Amino acid sequence: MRRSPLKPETVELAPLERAGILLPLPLAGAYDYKLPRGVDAPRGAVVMAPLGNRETLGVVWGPAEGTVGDNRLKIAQPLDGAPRLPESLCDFIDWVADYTVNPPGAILAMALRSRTAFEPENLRTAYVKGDALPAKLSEARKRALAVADDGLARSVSGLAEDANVTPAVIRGLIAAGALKPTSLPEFAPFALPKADFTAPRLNDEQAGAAAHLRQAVADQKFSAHLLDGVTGSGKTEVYFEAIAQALRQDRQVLILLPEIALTVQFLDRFAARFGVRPAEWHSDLSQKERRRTFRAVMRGDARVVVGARSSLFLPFDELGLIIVDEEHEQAFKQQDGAIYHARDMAVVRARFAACPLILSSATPSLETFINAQTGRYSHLKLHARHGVAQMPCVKIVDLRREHNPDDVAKWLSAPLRAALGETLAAGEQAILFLNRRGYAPLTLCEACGHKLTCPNCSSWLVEHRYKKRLACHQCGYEIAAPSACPECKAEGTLIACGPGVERVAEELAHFFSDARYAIASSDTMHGPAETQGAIRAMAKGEIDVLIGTQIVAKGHHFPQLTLVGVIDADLGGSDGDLRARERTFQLLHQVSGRAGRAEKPGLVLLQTRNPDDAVMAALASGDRDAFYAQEAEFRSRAGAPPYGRLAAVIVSGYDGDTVREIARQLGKFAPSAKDVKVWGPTPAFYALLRGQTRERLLVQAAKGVDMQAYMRAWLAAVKIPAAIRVAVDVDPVSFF
DNA sequence: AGCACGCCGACT
DNA sequence: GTCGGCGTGCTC
Repeated sequence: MRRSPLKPETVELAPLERAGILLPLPLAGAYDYKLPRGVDAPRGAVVMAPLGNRETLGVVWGPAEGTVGDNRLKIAQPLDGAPRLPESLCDFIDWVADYTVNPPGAILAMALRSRTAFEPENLRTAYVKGDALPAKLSEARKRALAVADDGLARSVSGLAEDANVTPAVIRGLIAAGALKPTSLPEFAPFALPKADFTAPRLNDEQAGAAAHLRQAVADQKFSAHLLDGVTGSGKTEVYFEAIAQALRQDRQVLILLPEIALTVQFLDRFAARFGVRPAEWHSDLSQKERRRTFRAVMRGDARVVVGARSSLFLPFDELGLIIVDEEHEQAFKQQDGAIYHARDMAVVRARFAACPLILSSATPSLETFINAQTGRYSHLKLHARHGVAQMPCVKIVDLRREHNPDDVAKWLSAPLRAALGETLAAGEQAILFLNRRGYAPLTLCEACGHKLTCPNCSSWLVEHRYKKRLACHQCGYEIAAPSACPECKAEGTLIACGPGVERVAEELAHFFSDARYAIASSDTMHGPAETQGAIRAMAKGEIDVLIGTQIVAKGHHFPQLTLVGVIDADLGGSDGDLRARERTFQLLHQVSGRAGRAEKPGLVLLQTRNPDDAVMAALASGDRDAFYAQEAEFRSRAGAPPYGRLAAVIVSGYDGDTVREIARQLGKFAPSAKDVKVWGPTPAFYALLRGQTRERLLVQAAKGVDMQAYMRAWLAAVKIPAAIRVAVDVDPVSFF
């Protein structure tokens, strides 16, 4: 064989070891590469792989497939220090890929979110005391050397700061040889949380639950537990005890929080119990913080991580416990890219890691509740509220009966106004809850009936009167509020329909002109700092009424808060969405829980046009479990989850006709299978979103059906043009 | 995901 | 005549 000038390696080297390497790209599977001879590269080993004319990270995934000819294989290089993803993470990635009907490389990409994590570590130059003594010993120099006496390596600025001298002094000492350079790791290590930093104070019920969970952690095998207790019953303190146990056993802990709950408050609370803040993982970490945390998790230096859903894919190798707090929150559902539910995937991650999982909520998802009822999860209930606080009294205001055409009030019914009056007269506080930002959700022309809608989305433009603008809440499109109808050009005919929080505030000011109020919604509160400000003002009694969207629903202690008014308890309705009622219940339950936390009993008024609805009845009676039983019955009869299986296919793209054509073809080529029904295609709820047309198909199957196999077979049958995206949503939580 | 290749509009 | 727009397709 003659030596080829183009590919010398194929001739020069004898057969190298072949391996299947998974690349963090949405390719169908692993690619075969050659590895240098004699290297130990087990599954999970991280390599640099040539791809086209560039290089990418890859992970040794398994034996080579062998379908690509030997002469076409390139050589992948294991990285220095032989970094490796834990096997349990590799298994998890494979499982998630299969379950969500995604290529495994797309899931691997989520695990390699910190691309710089595998670059050689940058070392920091630091200084320790040298052998030489400077000729002149000024006071400043003496101080600096005295600090350096402890032998710890410090950076120039660190030493200058510790010794209270200018950096110039340090540089002088370095030049004189009194300080000599050495190197420090790029990042300071994470401080170790201390299991027994402070002793918990638990009531009997909490202590019982804590003991159960400690035992589960000690068993070091998979188990799942629902920690089920009303707001203020101390769930966090209980699962902190499970964390303490994991720390004592030198295991790692992952705490998943819904995006919104990732607050400074939580970190401080953790620090108060364990002495230090935990490591964090969420989307707005800087690249550097990302690299630091990723490495610390992989090396085992980070013992406890608090994170959003993506932290499930961190390279933990010694997981001893996973906690999903507020497990019912929809924020755990990842909607773009690979669609997955972090709560459900947490169960799987715990299985692969052989560790316990704690799901915590005051209003569990129906799925979790049923799993607890049937004994698949242990069910730990906490009933008692802290101190002497009582559950609030929930009353229903029937808006149909209260309706009075002569009333100038549109959103605050007579009973709610009366209650507000009493509350304010008593010097107490109220929350008015309406899950709608802005002034009015719809603007229409009185003359021609034209509704103002977004040009990019099939949604109404919401009026924001303070800003004098109309905005699309889906894509961010905004225009100045027009004075004339854009359709018929008539002047002054545009009318605001329906209330948003701003409009409720306007009406409140009309009836209670000296009440001090604030509006809390994501657009009036710019960032967590402002939200904190309003919350603090409320806590200090500087505000009488807080009018807010769901951002006021989350746990804050307002000792003077005795009234919660829900402006529209029917919002969210039951527009064909399987979980709408459950969500309404969860949200309203949470808001209601704000009232009457101290020694004062709270009153909750729910304004509704459906007073007989089971959601209202459950809230008024406080009989949550009866509501769950009824929902379970309803779902069981409908063959809906968890009694049956659902998957959605979302077809989207900028060319509406092509989207509809592909969706139609998918509908036509849906394989027929026993116990599987395919509905649609139909336009998605937002048929136009950010300029993209969206069509949906829904697969409904019996529980035993292999949904993934069905979906793969189906998608393989239709050729999808590059400009069209077809996303599979297994176990959809909403039908939007 | 990148990056190249490819086929149609406005410029040195 | 070219430079360059981004649609389509491939990467072991």
